[in-house]
Amino acid sequence: MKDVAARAGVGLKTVSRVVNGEAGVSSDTERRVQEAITSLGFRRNDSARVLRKGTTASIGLVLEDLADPFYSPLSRAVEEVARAHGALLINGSSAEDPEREQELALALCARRVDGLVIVPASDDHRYLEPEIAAGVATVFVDRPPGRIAADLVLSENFEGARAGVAHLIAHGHRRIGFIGDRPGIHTAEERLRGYRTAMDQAGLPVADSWVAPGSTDSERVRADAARMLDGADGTEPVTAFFSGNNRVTVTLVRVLAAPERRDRPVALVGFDDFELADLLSPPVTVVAQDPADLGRSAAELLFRRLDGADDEPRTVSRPTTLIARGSGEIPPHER
Amino acid sequence: MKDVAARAGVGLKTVSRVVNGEAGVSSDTERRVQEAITSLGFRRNDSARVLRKGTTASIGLVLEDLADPFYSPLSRAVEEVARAHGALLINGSSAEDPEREQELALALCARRVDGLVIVPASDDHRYLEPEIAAGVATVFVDRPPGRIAADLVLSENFEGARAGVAHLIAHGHRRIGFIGDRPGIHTAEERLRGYRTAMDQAGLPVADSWVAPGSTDSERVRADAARMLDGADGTEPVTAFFSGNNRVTVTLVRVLAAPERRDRPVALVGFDDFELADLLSPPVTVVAQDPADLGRSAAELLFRRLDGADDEPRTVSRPTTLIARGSGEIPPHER
DNA sequence: CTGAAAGCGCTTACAG
DNA sequence: CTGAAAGCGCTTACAG
Repeated sequence: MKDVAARAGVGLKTVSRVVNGEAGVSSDTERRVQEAITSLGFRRNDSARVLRKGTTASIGLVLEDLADPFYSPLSRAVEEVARAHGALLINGSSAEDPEREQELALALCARRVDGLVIVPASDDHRYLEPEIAAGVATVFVDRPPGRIAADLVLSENFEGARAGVAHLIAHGHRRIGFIGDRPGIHTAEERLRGYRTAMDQAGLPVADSWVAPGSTDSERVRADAARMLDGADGTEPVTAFFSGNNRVTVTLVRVLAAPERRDRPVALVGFDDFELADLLSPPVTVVAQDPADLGRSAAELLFRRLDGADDEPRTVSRPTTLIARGSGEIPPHER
Repeated sequence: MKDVAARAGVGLKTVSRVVNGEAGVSSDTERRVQEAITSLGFRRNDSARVLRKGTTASIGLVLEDLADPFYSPLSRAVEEVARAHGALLINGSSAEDPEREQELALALCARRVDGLVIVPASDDHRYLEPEIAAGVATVFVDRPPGRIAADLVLSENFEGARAGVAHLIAHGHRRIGFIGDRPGIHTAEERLRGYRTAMDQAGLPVADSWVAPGSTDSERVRADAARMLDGADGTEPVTAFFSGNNRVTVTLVRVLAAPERRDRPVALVGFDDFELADLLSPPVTVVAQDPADLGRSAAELLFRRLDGADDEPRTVSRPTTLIARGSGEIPPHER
């Protein structure tokens, strides 16, 4: 900038005015400065600008996995809102590891992002208290924060799961297996609670062996599914599954499509919609969330804070939709 | 930092040493500084650090769409390599718009990212010349840069497409439709060239109406597919499709699965693998690329430059794999 | 082992 | 319409 000023024969401030499109520069001076800028290949250094202004026009997003088909539209939606507000998006994957979440979130704060959207992997976010006090706007999405209060966008996990399981019950199922995500993950617990409530409201008992929370690793899911289908532990085999998420559903579809399982069709309702679900045979009935909508809502809450809103933290709840396609309407087949 | 120094009764430089874990601080002093840091809730301001050091430990990634299932694993792979090198990832979607690509890339340069990975939407990257001259390492992936030389990672688009079409020919097809991405996109052109070469090598003529490059919009693809299937323009209907990418393949699967099309099965080979392709009926034969591998390779080339390599720009070529699953092995059905 | 001074490249507040 | 000085929060180069 100094070089530009020297070359154009003007002061630093005048260059700054031209670069930022401020008023109060004669058109002649402006032309000289522009010329100097292009011939020197000058580009404003935003780091210096940030240091002086205190605002970075960038926001951070921490989620589980950028490549997960549930999270990637969420991320894209956050990006679009950020773009509309002139901000860039820095994002990172926590890989469901609380330490990595913290490391990422704090690294983003050290870069002085204006705000943070977090899909938490951790259940204790007190580490963010100094950052929030220092003015970093923070919004949680998909799962609530732990031990701090903050804006939050959530799907109706409990109600969605309850409705999905009630749908299976309405189609005659009495022995329904639940394969979900790890306990400790809020969505997993809410969906499990929805399952138990639906069973309870229908007066159906739940055998311990029908409930299998755990990792979404396909080997784990296959093992638990096989156990429930073959009626281990002396209980009767399940005639239907309710799947706690996207990743689990895909594995269950594979399990149920295996040739040796085809003679006894098993019903399936999955939480989360996914591409091509309608083209599988049978097409998969799901409780759909709208990940882009979750991302958009969270980003809008964030920019509301950045625009100065300082009322109490609010929680936004987004409904789910049961989409009946076939797999959830299969009647119970006994062996 | 000044406050911390005052509180601990030490100089600024000593605080800097503690914050950066440099040697040469007595353990007693270090403890006092650490205490001051935690009680003040101090966190180093990386913007200031960047300004002084000239390096940001962040890299930028510009691609078409963060939510596209082809690009999201690529993005995640870049993130992992960046993380291994202690860098954060800032990314943005160009939405296949050259202006938006330029705007994003230059915004990232203004933030002084150390390097840039770009999936180009534009065919002229001379706008990056001043940035590259100023030291921003730049690597292109999936498509080559326009009018500048730079490191590049590419799939074997031509050879993959040629092999995919040859596979259909080997299964008896003589009238094969090609539905691809827009002309001007390098991958689209290479794959079309592969199609033409395979047809040519087999001595098969190509009717104009069998070649339909264009947007991946599903309405466009449906219309072109219907035209080829119904044999408009006085030509015979095609008995097989070669699809130029992921998005097109998914639409074609839907077209071919329609009840009114089922009596005359049409073969399909798609470029790009996708989740659940093996569970569709028929399972979809694809020419698979490895997007995570592309991302990883590009990021590794980038960090190689950042570590000081200044040899000639290099091009890395990654092979594709033909995965025969069923849809590509359907024999020709005449009406 | 420790610290004072200068400077990274901008913007702010002010004066002319 | 224009510019000189101070300062944002760090690190570098140097001295003790």
